[in-house]
Amino acid sequence: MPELPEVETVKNVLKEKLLGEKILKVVVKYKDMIVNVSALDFVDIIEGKVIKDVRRYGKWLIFDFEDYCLLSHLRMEGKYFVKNINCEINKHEHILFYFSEFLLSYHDVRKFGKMYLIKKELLFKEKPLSEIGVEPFSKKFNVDYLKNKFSNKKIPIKSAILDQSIIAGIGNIYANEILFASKINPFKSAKNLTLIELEELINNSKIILKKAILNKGTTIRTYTSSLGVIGNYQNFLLIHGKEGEKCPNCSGKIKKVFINQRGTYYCEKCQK
DNA sequence: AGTGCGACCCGAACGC
DNA sequence: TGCGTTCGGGTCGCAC
Repeated sequence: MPELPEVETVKNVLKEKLLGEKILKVVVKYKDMIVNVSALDFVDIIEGKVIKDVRRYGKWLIFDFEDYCLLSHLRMEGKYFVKNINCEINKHEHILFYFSEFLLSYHDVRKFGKMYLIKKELLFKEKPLSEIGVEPFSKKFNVDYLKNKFSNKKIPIKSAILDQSIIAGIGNIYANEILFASKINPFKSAKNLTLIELEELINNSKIILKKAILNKGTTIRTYTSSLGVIGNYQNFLLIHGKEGEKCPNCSGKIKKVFINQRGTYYCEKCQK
């Protein structure tokens, strides 16, 4: 699922469901999913703890306990499901959290997702969150910030806005959409963007991500969505996944190329 | 220090 | 129908 709007949606539903609930039992079926502690410690630390809050930072989900934070990254296909305790578990469900009345299961076909357990006071001082840049809705996400961050970046702007250490939460779909809305060529070197272009980039990021959140994110490629929430923003995509179709702006043909092995959709005429 | 590319995984879609 | 190949909403680690 996961870029900022999809993770925000998952966070909202999880928060509603989990706030104040106690985790009675944890089962780890795929140990490599947990990065910074052993599966044994993971289970030991979490069992018996109450969920105090559920938050999002960039594409990271944060489950707050009294003393620790559980960080969860969905990567490409991670999903959460709330199920009955006696429900059958399939082979793609890798971590199970049992509550008194229900089961929260982490499902990930490609096993790309990662979890960390971090002491609360170190949340933003340790990896992974110590490496993450500003949130697009933060006041810190401004022209000066980007100008500074991009000053030594010769890489294509498409790659630069996917760099999580610069901006938190933008992924491939929204990168394509934001650059199209901003009329910026995805190949243009990040350091060469004009002030006007940086301003456009910032404004369109906020507009597009906000609208995507209102629509509960984008659901493509996968049929089952996290927690049964079907996003609707795929109906508003203007450029992503539209190779060969007409540009909604100039009616030219939409091109698909690869930049750093990621599918990149753009209109040559509108994005010079 | 910045950059590019393979690796991590798996299933669906596609091509022959 | 069957088999091999390619692709993907993400990030890390390694080599230059």
